[in-house]
Amino acid sequence: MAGSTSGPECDNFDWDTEDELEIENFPLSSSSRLPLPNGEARGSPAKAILSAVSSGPKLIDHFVRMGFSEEMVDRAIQENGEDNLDLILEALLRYTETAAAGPSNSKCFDHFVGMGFCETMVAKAIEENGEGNTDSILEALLTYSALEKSPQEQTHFESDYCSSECEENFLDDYSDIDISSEDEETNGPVNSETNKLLFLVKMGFKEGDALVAIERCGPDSTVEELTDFISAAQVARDADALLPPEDTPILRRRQLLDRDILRKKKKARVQNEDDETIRLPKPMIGFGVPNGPAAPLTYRNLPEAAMGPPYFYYENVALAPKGVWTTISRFLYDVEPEFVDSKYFCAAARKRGYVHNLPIQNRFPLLPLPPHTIHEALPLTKKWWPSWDERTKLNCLQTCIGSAKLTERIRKALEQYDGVPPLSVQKFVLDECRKWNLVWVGRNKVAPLEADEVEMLLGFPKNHTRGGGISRTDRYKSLGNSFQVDTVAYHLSVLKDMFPEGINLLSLFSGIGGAEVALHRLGVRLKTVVSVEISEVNRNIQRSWWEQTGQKGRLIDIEDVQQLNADRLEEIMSNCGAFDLVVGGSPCNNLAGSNRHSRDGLEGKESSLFYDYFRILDLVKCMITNRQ
DNA sequence: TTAAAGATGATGCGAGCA
DNA sequence: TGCTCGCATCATCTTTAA
Repeated sequence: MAGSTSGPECDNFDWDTEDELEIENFPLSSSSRLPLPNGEARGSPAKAILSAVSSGPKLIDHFVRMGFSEEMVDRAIQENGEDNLDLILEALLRYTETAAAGPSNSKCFDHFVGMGFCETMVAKAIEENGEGNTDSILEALLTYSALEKSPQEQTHFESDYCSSECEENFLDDYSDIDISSEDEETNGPVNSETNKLLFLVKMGFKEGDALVAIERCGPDSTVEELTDFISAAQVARDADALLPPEDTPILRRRQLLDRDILRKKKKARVQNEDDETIRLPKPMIGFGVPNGPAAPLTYRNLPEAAMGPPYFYYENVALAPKGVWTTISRFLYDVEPEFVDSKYFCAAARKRGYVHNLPIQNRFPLLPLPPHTIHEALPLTKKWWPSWDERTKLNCLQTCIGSAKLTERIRKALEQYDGVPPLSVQKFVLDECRKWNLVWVGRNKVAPLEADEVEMLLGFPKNHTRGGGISRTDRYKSLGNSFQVDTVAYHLSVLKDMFPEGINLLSLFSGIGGAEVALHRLGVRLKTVVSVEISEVNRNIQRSWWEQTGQKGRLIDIEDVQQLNADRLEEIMSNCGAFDLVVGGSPCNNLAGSNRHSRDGLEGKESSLFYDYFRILDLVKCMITNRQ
């Protein structure tokens, strides 16, 4: 590992511009705006961090703040020495995993300690409520936290419970807040925003984070929702600060620490969410489509926090599990998603949600307009199209195609009849055709779309994904995961007049470069593009496109979104200028309806990378604010 | 060893109906 | 209002073939 920066100091992470004002005394990383204690503005992050925390209690506190128990940290330091943060962290992660796989008592205990409650409190709560009842334990812990503020109750707990630096700071900072025990008795422990703030701080969260969470989640949010919000932001911060390119154990820790509370929140959300779930519009035209139904909205007021710079544009599947878009919107500054079906732009459906802060007036489509029906797009199929197949649009172009054996079965089923087949056969054939987007290529003969036809339907240049050693399967996979260029271009078209000299683009999860192609086709000059994409195949495709189209700007490839931390962003922005646009469509694997195995929502292994989009966007936002 | 094929539901929504 | 049904869905895992 290159280093570790989480800890009390790193709680000052700049995920909200207002927090920035509160940062006083400690480096997040070696960014110039957060100078190191020794005066260095830049340098090795690992060295800087080590120098900042590698001494006795501070080192212990550093890891305790990350959610590890003091005993674990002690043990790890004893076994590995104080000098090697990497070994210590690895040992802690190992212990955490072992604990999670161990007896339920240890898992439960570690879970709540990991949430920030002191071990004495957790032990007491488990003893009183039974280890199996996590809801009651959490309630008890929150109550203890409230009561602990009362001098009479303080004696019930060991002194170390209220002796943390965080606690002292908190008490200092909020000594003017009048929170009497009477109020608590009258109003309950978590009735007011102030009390929620107190609870969160007691749980070990930083007050700045807690304030932002309360603001973002709303006054009626539960403590669980707030902890979820803060945890997600912290997770992203931890990953940013801790994760070197080749390592992933932090992800495991992240899952271990957050899994239970996130699951619980998901469960609660499902029960209570009917009123707050974002409904998909019908027709799905967002804020309007060219030559389509009348736009439902021609002007919108963005929340102040959402306004650029930079502009941002986030995309994902519209048909995500319940509550997902509510969460995405909440993180992305409460901007209302724009749900659009690309069937209004091309001959294939693609229902997607877009959260962005772009203007919605004076949009224009890419020219020439792409074909809008199957027959326009694939004229050779018209000759073979049976009258009983009434499809004019294809369904969503996915990552897999129908097999040759399936098309052969269909051919044999149809060959038994001279004329129109019976309804049962028609239904079988049409179901399979809809499911696999099969088209008619001969008498009784259907076939899946060729990769270049998918490229055309999605608005990419012909052979965009061809060559470079990519397999046919991978071509379909890359295309199935990409943007529909005409749709995205319509939304981004407003940038053309705003940036006549071109733009600096940060493209996260850029895939085969849908946003880049859209901007290029719009005539927006690409000055600098920082493209973050995990797939080497996709990076090669985009690099090839960049060279083929004779781009004059600079393309910077980054493999892993978690490599993109404050230092790297600072370095890039110092050299190339601030980003004008941050685009990203984070993985949908755990959101897509086609996923039969791990449709886990935003907590899923891949789809949780949404939080990295948020983390990086917020970092860029803060950096630009600081530059102004 | 790698690519392709085949088997595998769950979820959410709207339409239709009682 | 609540139920059933039809439909669509940026997929994943195992087996088979090349």
